[in-house]
Amino acid sequence: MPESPFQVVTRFAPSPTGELHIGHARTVLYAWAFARRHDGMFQLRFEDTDLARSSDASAQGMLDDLDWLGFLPDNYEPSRGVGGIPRQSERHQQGRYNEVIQQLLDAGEAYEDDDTVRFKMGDHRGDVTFTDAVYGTIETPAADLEDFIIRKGQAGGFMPTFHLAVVVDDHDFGCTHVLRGQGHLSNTPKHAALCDALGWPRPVWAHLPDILTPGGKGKMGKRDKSKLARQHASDQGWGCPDGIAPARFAAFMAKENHDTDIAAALAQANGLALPEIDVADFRRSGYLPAALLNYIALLGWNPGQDLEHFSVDYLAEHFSLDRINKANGTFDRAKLASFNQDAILRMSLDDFEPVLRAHFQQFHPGKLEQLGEHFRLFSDAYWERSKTLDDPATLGAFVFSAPTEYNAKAVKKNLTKNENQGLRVLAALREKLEAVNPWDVSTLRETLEQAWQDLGGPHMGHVAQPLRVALTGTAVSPEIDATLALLGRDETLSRIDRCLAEFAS
RNA sequence: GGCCCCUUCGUCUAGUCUGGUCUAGGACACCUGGUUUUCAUCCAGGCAACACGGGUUCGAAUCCCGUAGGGGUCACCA
Repeated sequence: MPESPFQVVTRFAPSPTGELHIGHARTVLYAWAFARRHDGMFQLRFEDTDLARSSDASAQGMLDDLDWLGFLPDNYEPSRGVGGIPRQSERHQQGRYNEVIQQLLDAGEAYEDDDTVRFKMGDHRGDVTFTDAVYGTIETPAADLEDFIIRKGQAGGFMPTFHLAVVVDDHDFGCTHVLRGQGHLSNTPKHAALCDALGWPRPVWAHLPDILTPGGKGKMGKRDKSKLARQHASDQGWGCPDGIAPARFAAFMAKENHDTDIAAALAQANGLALPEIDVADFRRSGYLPAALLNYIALLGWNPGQDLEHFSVDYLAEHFSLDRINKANGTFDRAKLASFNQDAILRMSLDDFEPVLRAHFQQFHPGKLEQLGEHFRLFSDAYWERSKTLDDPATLGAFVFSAPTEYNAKAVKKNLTKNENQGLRVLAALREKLEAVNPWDVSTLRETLEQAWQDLGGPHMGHVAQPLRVALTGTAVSPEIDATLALLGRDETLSRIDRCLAEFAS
């Protein structure tokens, strides 16, 4: 293998068997940041030695998510797409793993066992010690180390196992630092021994603490989705959703599988919100990559000061292995939401509008169309009221459809109290609004400013609150002038009429 | 169960290596008050932690031992 021009080479090596999840995202972030910090290279490769579970669709999806996060790997060639990324199945076809396995066999470091090949550990090798950049020196006595399979049997197509393939790849691709989940801590003695037997230098290993699921115990993962869906289905007696084979559904309910497509179908059919686990989930929920990354970065690493809000560029300059935490961290959606809102607030409206538009374009195209030229106004109205890019769609639901019911408390407080004071204000307002021209924010504002004084109110709320109830069915909406402008004259007047009729005594 | 790892406010954490400046700091959440046409924003204030038990020491969140709890791992999955 040629000498690498880089002092530091990191890599992200997922198996393409599902979605890119939040734990992956953090590993990528750290591996990327560490490489940047040392002017190194950040590589991607796919570990698809488990042919049955691996898929191209998954590989492509992971690449797309990586792109969204902003971490396209340095070994990516756009013209070749996902096909340009190294994958172990291809390297196997080229014979590289068998070559190494043969070398080990010839050297007496491995032996055939039925139709597999095992690597000798135990007394043959002695105690294995390695130093982890996060967890320190870890010593494993020979007695705890058993011979392990490095080449699977015929049924597996004589594929190398993950243990052999990672070591060979990390060596061949010149990886100097291996950042991965702490689940691999107990595999590392095997990898260290393999390196030693092959006479290859060992990379620096840095194992990352796990991200635990909020409220519960255990790693945050796809099971959280299936668990929630299953529980709701069981509690409310939901049946098999469309498009899912009854047998698979039954197996799912019996906890025999945890397939997320079943969980998703269940959620979709019954209006259940599944927890965000995968990067795509956070994207759909309207989190900004910058905020997600900022939050994730802190879940396991910190700069050692009271500094919490920083960019990936800051990380690229300051990230270090020795400030990675050892203890597992629990994911906190509320804090993520706060970071996201903070990021939104720090954008200018000019920056926010296109970002919100892109989100609506992808996830709420119908609403985007309905908004038409009001989109700018809509963005302005919800810019500082939203924690996510998806919030405007729900918080602003009244913009897209008239209220079907009126909140009782809001009605009492703002319409019927004091002998229908609010309703009387509303009726008077209707006259004034009918004459407003042009129907825009500033004219509406002037009109309403004048109106509350004419109608003897103590302040703007005198007219704003009855209007809010009539227009939204609740006491909450953006600035009242913007609310009216968003709705337009016809819709505003018709909703007022409907409300007056509803509560006419 | 064996082996490995971990343990500061509800959560993320600073502080631990180089004991005293820690009556333990910040952030999110929560509570209170203020600003505001509602909500949100913003501002001010508040609640809240060194897992437990022994040592060592003039002095321990910081060092040592033990206990408890949590996580991981024991595959022809990665």
